[in-house]
Amino acid sequence: MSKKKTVLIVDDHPLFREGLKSLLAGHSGFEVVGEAGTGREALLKAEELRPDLVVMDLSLPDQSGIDVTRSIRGLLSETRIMMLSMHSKIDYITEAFQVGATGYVVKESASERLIECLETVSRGEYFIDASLSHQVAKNLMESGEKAAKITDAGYGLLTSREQQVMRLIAEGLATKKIAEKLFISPKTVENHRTNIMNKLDLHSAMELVRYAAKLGLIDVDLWKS
Amino acid sequence: MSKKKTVLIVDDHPLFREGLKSLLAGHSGFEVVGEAGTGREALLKAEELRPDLVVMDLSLPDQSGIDVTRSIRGLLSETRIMMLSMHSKIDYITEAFQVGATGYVVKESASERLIECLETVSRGEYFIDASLSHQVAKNLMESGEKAAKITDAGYGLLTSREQQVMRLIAEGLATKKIAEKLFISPKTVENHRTNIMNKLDLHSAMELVRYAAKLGLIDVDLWKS
DNA sequence: GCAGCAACGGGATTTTATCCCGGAGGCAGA
DNA sequence: TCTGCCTCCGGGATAAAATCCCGTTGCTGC
Repeated sequence: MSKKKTVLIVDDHPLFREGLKSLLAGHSGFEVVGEAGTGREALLKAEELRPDLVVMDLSLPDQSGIDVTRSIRGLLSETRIMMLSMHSKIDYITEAFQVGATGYVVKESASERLIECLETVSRGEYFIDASLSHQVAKNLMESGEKAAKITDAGYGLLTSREQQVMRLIAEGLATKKIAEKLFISPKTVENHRTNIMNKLDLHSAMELVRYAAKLGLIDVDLWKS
Repeated sequence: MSKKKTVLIVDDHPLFREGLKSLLAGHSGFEVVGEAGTGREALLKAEELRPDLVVMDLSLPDQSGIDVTRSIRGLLSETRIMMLSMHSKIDYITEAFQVGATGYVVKESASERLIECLETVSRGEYFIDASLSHQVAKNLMESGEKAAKITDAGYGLLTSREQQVMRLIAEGLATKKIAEKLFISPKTVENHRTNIMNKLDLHSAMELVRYAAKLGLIDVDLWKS
């Protein structure tokens, strides 16, 4: 490797930052030149250090990593940003790429994954954690500016309206509430739900929620806190 | 230092574990001999490796770090456990020490704090993160058994039968199935459910599932695979 | 124009939930 | 022992929701 890539670490947990630093210290290709614990700090450091890479946590105390990413990308077009998150919800991933992130890795991954991602991203290529559905990744690549659609064996069979209804059901909204939200009759919502369940071969509300969780339509981790 | 202290790391984020490992590798006093990502795994490794120290994350996918700590302390009286958490809530800290933890550090702390804690704990002394109020520490020592049952405000109100029914509901079983399983009338199951919802102030099946997920009655992570 | 599909919703029926009721049995205290 | 209290159990009446089958509208492609 010609020269080390400079890295800025942004995460609100100092311990995690230290860990990452130690980890990257063991790899000759990267050099951690700075770290930040808040979004504000991240922006200042990024502007000052102009790093090649930024490892960005999604959740920061003062603002979302999404916003920070957007800001940094606006300032430094050469700097590549790698998103690190606890969540694998499709919305987050989509958003991250839309604001200019080049990589996305979940914290559940092994460290090799992180290194791999950094190497890929430093070459300017996109990287999406392989533990995320391949379909998701594919769509993200293809869609470009558009919002990524989720495809699944069954989910693709649903019409857009049905997908919309399904999200609301999965989020736990009652039939009536969904009807109000969409300005349609509760009866229609029920019909949509029936169709959804037939197409996906589901037989209860709970199965639907699990299915949605598997696809990343909803983030069940949020329930735990 | 006479010889290295063996350390077992328990955290559900591989990246965080790697980071800790790298961090501790830079200190001659400790040697990471194993790691675990779940409570179950932690117990097995602890029994197998009999480490001097355990660095334990509070939140694990399958069960609480509190439970794991209790179990390990029951098995290995020589092993000291250091709690690592994102939360500085008094409840957690209290509980951690009550089940046999010897140290408590929040993830917001710097890495020096962690090392300091490990050194202190390995000598068998108690360590509480200085960023936590002194009052907290004081209260901890005094309170003893008093605040023992923190489990949950509402869940304790349920009778054992109701708790049993609640589990089954949370697992997604239909009313009818639950009735069959418990050899009672569907009507009775419905009555139990009504009582449960009243006592816990829940208003839909989904809320119940979320509540159950929060308490750890069910493992929503299993849905994702 | 017509076939096909999506979105919408009605009517009749069945299933489920809700609210209120009471009985059997265990258990603690007077 | 008797009395009150609570749990567990289930019934009956009623309200709500789901289910099944039906038709209308409107758009699209041939």
